[in-house]
Amino acid sequence: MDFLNDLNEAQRQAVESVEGPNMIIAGAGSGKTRVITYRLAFLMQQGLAESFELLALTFTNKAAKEMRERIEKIAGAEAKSIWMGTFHSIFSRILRVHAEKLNYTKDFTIYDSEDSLSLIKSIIKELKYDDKVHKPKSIQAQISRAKNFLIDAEEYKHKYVTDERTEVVSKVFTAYSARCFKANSMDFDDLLVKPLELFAAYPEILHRYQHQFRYIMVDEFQDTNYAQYLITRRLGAVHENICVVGDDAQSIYAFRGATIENILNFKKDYPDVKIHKLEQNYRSTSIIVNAANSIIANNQNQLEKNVFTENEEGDKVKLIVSENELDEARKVVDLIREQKQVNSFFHKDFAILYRTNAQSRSMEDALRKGGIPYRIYGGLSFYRRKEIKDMVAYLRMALNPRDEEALKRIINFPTRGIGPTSMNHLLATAAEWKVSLWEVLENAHKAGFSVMAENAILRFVNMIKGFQGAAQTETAFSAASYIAKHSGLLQEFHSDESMEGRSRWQNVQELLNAINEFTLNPEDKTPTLDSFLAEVALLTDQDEKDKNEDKDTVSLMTLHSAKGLEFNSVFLVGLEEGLFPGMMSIGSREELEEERRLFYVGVTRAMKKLQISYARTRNRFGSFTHNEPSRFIKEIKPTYLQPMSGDMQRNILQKIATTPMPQRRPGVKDPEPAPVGDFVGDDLSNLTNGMRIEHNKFGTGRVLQIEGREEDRKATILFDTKGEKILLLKYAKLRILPDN
DNA sequence: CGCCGGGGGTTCGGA
DNA sequence: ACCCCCGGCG
Repeated sequence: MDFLNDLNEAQRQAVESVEGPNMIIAGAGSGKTRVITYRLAFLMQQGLAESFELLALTFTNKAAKEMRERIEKIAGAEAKSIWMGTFHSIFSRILRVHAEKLNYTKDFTIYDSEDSLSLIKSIIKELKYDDKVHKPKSIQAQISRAKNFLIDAEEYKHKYVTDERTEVVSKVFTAYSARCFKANSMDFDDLLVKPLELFAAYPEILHRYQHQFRYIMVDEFQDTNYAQYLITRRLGAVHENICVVGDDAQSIYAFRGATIENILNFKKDYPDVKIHKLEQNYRSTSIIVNAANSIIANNQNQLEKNVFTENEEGDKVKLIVSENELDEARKVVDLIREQKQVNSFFHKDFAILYRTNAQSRSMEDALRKGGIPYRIYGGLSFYRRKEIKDMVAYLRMALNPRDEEALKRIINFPTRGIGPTSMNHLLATAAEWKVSLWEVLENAHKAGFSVMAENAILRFVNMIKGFQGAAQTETAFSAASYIAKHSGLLQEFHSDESMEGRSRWQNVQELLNAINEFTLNPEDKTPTLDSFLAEVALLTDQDEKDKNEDKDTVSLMTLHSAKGLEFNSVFLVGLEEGLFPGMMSIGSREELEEERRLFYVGVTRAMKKLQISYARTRNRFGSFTHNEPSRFIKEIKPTYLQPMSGDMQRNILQKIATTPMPQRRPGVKDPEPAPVGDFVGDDLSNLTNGMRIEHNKFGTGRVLQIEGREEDRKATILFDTKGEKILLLKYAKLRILPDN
């Protein structure tokens, strides 16, 4: 057990205190992952539990994977059979085993939030509500919230309807639940709620798991919601060996139902809980740790702890002040270059973290121009692209033809003569017969479609049945290839010769490649389509493309996705009132405190160097906004801040430190009109073939050809990243680059 | 049927 | 700026 020697006293106690309820409050960078992995390895090596008797719930697939690998290193291959994964993946697995008990099939579909929103929109329309008054997104959020608190449609109807608004939510909620059920589909919330229903209805199933899971660990406990809390408590009720790990200072998911109450409830439910505090930070310099402490001290809601470090003092936090976001991005790039030189950092030592995905654009442009390799995490992930969702919809139909959202996507794509008229008739008939859309299609001859439509439907149904056959008998790859070809999807994208069409076709091919890889390396699963699909809905962009992981690139991501990661040098950009903290959160203390915790998460990602940055103006929602520096900048104790070189910037720093924060709502549009955008085009009358130019949107490129005269003068330009475009010079704003 | 342009709303984060 | 939705037209 010599691995225990790597631990400090608090860590070792947290590892060895395995019996009964335990709570580990783990400050940022305090070796939390190490404690969790050692604890699981310890349980196995002590002979206290077999690997399959351990349940470890993590927040992301990535965390699960990483921990599993680390345990394998200590405890060997046996670690493979630990039940380790996200709540959603573990319980979808369990639900598939017992699906029939809940009148689902094991091939039930998991609706992602897009699917569920689309269903809600459809229901609002069918119930003839005005979606301008009753916003689908808001109804979706309320339904989700209710479900997270284990309130079903029935209970909502009886206890929570108080006015017209909740009345509508209630009606939609009821219809939504029925439709999901009819479609043999579950949404993300169901993956947490249904296990509890299963356990309530079938105590013997609950007992089985209660006895099986001798030790339960829950990571990122501060980000669990009520349903997750209850699952944990139910499953742990027999052995009561539950260990929750978390940091209240890093709770950043209240917006989706996570509740800090869980930590308090845990203490209430298990009065004899042993509490461990990991307070020594091994990650960051003492300046960074202290700066982080000075920030979080502004929060009222927090557990008492004292995060400290014995690491070197390090550099002060650098404040970057810029005129606008382009300027900001350039400065970040310059600093990356400088630190690469001075500190011998690699590209992968850097992270640029922002509040909203939209902010990645300017950073991306600057990095590209500077020739610095980067990778963006998050944003529109592969599996959320249209063409991939289309392809996946076909695969879903092959396994679960009752899947209404998949059906709606593909029934007329590629076009096959089943238009809106037929679709409305289909929806109405399904409602009338109280069956799934698929059942109506199978019985189309009784449903009163036009002859044309009926024939088209017949062909569609036969096609899908063919796909079902392939899915049952063949490997995932061969079934998927068959489906891609015979659905007409590949043909459809292939015949689209635009850049976009080509990339869609390529993406579908890439999906097929991924399925092929899955078929060849099924790990411990069978390489059939259903096991592939079971994973897809729960994948996030963090999980895909692990192959690129060791590439030497700068990382760009939101603060939310940065949780759990660390980098030598971190840039926190866009520190402006209205952006971070966000406009919506300024009104309430709770929400502001969540933003502050998010800032704290960002600050504590940095190991050696931390830069925070704000721009005085920023192009947001299409127009320029003037912003005040974020209040969070002021909250860093000035002794930890580095005055920038140059008088102007020193003055700005003083201003931040001394002037009270104005109370007016930021983000107000600048009243001054033109010039719109600060991209000013050069005079293009001397533009000639071969010149290097820059376009605001398309980036840099080279002029291939110029034709036409005067008004009609057009240039064909090959852009470095966006391909060939023909621009009318009368309108195009081009900057002629000096390197001609 | 599908493309295009106009208009309105967005307004963050993600398993 | 972007996305979504809708209406008009080829």
